[in-house]
Amino acid sequence: MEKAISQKDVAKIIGVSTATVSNAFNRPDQLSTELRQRVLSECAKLGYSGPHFAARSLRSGRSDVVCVMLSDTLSYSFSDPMANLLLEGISDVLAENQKQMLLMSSTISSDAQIRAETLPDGFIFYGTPRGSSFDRILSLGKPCVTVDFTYKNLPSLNVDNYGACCELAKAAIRDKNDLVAVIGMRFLTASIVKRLSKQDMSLPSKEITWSRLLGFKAGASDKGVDIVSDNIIHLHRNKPKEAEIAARLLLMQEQRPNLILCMSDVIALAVCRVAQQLNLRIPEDLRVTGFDDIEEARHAKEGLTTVFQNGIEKGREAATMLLEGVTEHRKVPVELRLRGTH
Amino acid sequence: MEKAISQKDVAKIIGVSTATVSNAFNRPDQLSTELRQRVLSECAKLGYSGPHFAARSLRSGRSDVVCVMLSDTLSYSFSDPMANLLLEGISDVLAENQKQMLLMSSTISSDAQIRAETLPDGFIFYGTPRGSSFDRILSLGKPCVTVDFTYKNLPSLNVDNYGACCELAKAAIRDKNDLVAVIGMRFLTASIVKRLSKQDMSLPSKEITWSRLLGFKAGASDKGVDIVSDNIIHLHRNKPKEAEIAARLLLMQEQRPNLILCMSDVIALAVCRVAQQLNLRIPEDLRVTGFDDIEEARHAKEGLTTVFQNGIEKGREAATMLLEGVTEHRKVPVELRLRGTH
DNA sequence: CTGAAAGCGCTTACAG
DNA sequence: CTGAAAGCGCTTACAG
Repeated sequence: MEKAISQKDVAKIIGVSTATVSNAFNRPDQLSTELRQRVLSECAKLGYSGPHFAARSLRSGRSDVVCVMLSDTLSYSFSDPMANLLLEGISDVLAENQKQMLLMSSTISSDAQIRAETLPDGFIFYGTPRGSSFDRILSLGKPCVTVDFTYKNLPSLNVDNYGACCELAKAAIRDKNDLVAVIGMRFLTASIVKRLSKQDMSLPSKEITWSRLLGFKAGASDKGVDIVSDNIIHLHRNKPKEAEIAARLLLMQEQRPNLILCMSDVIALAVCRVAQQLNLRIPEDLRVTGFDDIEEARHAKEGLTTVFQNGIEKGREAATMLLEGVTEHRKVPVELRLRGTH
Repeated sequence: MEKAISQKDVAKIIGVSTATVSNAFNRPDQLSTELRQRVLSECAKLGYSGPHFAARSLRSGRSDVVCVMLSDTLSYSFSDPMANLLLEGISDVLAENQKQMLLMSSTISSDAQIRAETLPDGFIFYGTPRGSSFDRILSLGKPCVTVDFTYKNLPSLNVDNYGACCELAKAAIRDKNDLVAVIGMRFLTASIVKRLSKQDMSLPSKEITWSRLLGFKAGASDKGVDIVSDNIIHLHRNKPKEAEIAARLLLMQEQRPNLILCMSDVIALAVCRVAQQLNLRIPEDLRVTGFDDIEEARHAKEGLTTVFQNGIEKGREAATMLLEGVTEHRKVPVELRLRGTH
């Protein structure tokens, strides 16, 4: 395959300057419609499909590429229902605005990725970033929007995790005799399933799961119930397999909880499956709540009690904020969905 | 925010040539370890995080970006379980090989996307492409791999859809008195749910669902059963909502089928839900089979009878083929999973 | 092992 | 409305 034809080549063949070819593609107002049409159709004939991406980007300083920086590996994110909904919303708005989507993970800082960080015109950070990319990208001074976390006065999009979880706990807890447990992810950086220690409780991170936990505790406290650290299970990731392990841990212990507040529907549904295997009836023997209200939660026979957040709308909003240059902190509404499992 | 520091700037400050700075980042063998370390640490101090992406790409002719060209919108693809698994596998291998992932949809041909098509070093096409991007990209002469379709001698990765479906039909059909229906997507280009006409049957496209249908018909024929076009429902997309409409269509007709062969687990699970709403017992009143063996299929109480394909492995294989420059046609193994719904 | 210099393909002010 | 020319930031053969 020989080298592709360039703007200079087609300009010479058509008999105009390169500026005219460039303008035909980029600035229609700079030349007559007739000339523009002629140039464009000649280009098509010659197999020139428009300015070379890297050259244009170098010269103009723009790429029309938006980076979505995920706080976990891409691979994991594709398996997470809420991440998929968010990406759905983002990709819609980007497509509507002729932007390309580059997916990166802040868990990676290879040379190649560091280099690629200079490509996008803007960034959407989804979830608290892990590695060094966040600082590097901030120093680039390009537009950024943060989702599910806040950083100084960067525009951000969040959910009222604390409030929603407080309300949910109040709705799900009957009286002070309830034994309440919690399963959530990312309380710690540990990559194993484990109970929290008393000490862990004094070191909350910026992860949203801590806001949720504090919400649960506040709601529980309102009902006269204390959620002890021993009954709070940390998962590395929002994965069914991990959640099943956590559920077994809780449901086979001497003092079996009769209510498990889960930080996601994925976890809650896994708990329901384990309960079924152990012949525990829901909600008679065990009550379970989720978070997110993913589609599968609505398919469950009992109907999962959970908190709805609109992932697609959240993605759309985040992308819109970036493209419109919004500079404020915004909230996405959430809604309690009280169904059969509590 | 002032302009970012360039290679030229740091070279002057450190007191070496730009070539040395470039080599420190790109070709470690071209200078002594000591000098390289000094250059790198000075760069870090100065806030120079490496060569500018577009400039490097323009000069070197490489971008280290791989494009995954989806046959549907990004938005839809993020909602499809198999697409997500494929992306999971691809993203793993790309990360391992320091490649960035750019997601595009062949349904789009905006100027911005056409321009961006010149950026990647290689392409993975997932599913039969829709618009004009395929031809344009082929003319670029860059490495391509096709997944779930074949084009001339481009390297491809496929599944034996025909064989698997033939076997599945043989396993699921009991005798020639069975009334068999099929629900699948993309038989036609119509964006509505509809029964196929006799005429439609004579115009198979290159979509994999046609191979599957022909496999079903062959297996059925082996059992003395004919699947009539009226009992074959076309869905626009592999979506639960559409599948539920199709299921209602079939289950409420006068001659109710007692076996529905579905082209995906998403469809099959939707059929099971509708059957339950209609108080039909599975498998006594209705048998159902799927395709893919997604995680949810294993969660279903009855255990869905389906065909397993390893989406993550498929993605890994496709990415590996692209990066290693494989030029052959390859197959991913599939496996019948006979469980409770047939 | 290091440096001076050409040029990748384009966009954009500027002169006409 | 059009064209000549500078230069975006880098990589790479080449000379030393």
